[in-house]
Amino acid sequence: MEPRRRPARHEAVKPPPEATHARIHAAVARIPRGRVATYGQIAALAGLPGQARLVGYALHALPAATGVPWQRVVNARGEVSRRSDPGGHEALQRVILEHEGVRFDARGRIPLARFQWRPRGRPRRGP
DNA sequence: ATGCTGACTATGT
DNA sequence: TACATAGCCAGCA
Repeated sequence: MEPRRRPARHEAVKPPPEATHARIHAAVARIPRGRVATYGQIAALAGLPGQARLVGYALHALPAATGVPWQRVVNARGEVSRRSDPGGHEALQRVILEHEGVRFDARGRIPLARFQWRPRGRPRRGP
């Protein structure tokens, strides 16, 4: 481990990006197998409401083999988002998800009504 | 410092 | 349902 540089007094007033990424990774890590969550959902869970794009950034910056289930994050339409990076594992994402039991419809989208993870999945007793 | 881009989303046509 | 726009913020030229 490399010793971490302590921020000078005039900087680091706001939470470092690293912490933001860590929060996002932690939120993604909570998604159970066989379920998916949207970028916006993860942002809110990480305490960054409305910052869905940052989730995409954090995952893009995520090194491989970290154990974070990045493949379980999809966009609000239930589809695997397009990468700008040609080497993106966009196709792999779908393969992994299907292997985990997530199903895609004919349009290549995941029925969120059925596969979206619901942290609050409280058992409601009908009205 | 400024301007653009991007693994996004909500809203309006 | 599909497309266009505005809002959001971090990274990079």
